[in-house]
Amino acid sequence: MGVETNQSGPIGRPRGFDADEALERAMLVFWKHGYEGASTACLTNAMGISTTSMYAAFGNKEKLFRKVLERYTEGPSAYLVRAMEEPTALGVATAILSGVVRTTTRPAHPHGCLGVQGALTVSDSGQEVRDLLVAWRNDGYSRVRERFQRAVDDGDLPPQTDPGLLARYLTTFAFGIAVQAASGVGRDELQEMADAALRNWPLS
Amino acid sequence: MGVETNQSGPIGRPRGFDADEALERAMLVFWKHGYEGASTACLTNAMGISTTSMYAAFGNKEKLFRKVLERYTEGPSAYLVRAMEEPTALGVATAILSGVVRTTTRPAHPHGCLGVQGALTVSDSGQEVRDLLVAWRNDGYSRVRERFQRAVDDGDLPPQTDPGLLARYLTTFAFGIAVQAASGVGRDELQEMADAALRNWPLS
DNA sequence: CTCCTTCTGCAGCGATCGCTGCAGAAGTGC
DNA sequence: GCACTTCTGCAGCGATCGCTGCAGAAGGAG
Repeated sequence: MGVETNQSGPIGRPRGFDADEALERAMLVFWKHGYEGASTACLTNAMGISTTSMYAAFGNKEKLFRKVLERYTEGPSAYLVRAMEEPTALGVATAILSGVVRTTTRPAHPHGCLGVQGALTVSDSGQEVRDLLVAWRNDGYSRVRERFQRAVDDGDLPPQTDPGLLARYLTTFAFGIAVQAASGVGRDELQEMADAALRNWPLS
Repeated sequence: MGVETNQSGPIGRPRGFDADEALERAMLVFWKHGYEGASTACLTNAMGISTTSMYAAFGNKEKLFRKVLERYTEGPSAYLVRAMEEPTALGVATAILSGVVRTTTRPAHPHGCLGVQGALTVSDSGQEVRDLLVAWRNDGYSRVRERFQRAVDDGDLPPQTDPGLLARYLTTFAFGIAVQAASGVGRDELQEMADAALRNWPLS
């Protein structure tokens, strides 16, 4: 602490690459190949840096993936937080599903969801990353459930509604969309299906 | 061809293990770890045989996986064919979803669906297996769509029903259940959710 | 018994895995 | 200029990957 201006840059040799840009490239590789399917050689090649630079900047492969997952959550998957702010539960559900459909079928990005296909199954050495994504998906479910609970409390949803069941239904459908997108199913078909699914809300 | 009785056993040294039992063990390993997450060492260890015996009996890792997928289709995933024989479309949908729930949450088996988590993402060298599972999932969808088309033709479903949309909805939901099961969500909760989803049929 | 075929155990192939030691390059502070 | 810190390129670490050559074992055919 102090009044020192400290306008000088960081000490030492400056980085020869844009860490943010490198992280973006790494995200695309993990997104497409999954955690264990993306080798360090494949990653660093896409990032345009050497393995040494990658390890100096991000620690190791697992830490790089955690950074990537944060970026994914705040970037491609940010539709989730925005959807929570919709005034009605139906609005939330609609925004989530259309957000999933758009994010998992964007032409410029790998198809599917990083949080689903990043590490659905792993070898023995990848358990921690698998658990990380399990927690990531469960966290999404919890947020939706709490939002629907609030909707029940506010009278937006019928009082006998089970928010957990509704949240499980919605996230299950979202994960299913991610699998379909990863299989190459087109955006329009998925959106049409999501629309049809929400024509019955909230589940009779 | 001829009238030779040929009652003698096969020529050469007989196999020292039960190929069917070995295939079952391999299925469980692929189911849990996925195609690329299951190393040959892990597989052969579980199968109780040497790598040489595995290669002699099944060709290579990819051919072993194809054999395993066949076994999975006719075993744990056989509920699909049985469901098709239900008299009504609603019966088909109900049977499929409850079949998915039971198969993906069986305590004695890995959680989730081999056809989904077997190779949702792969490295460059695993593309063919990924494509194999994409085709496997698409085949499931096609069978359901054709069954629902028949239901429309028979008057079981309203004439304005889109069988493709309905089949896409059902398979999406099924794949989502597989992801949830792989994440540790319990059987009862998933079944309750499936029941609620089918309370609205056929999608308004 | 000898031939023939097939299967098994051992040992190890080249390639790739994630990761690191080291020396030099490229900056700042003095 | 020199000291100090950080980053980079090269080269290579031990481990594991999928897979195979080879010699011997274990059966049937004659």
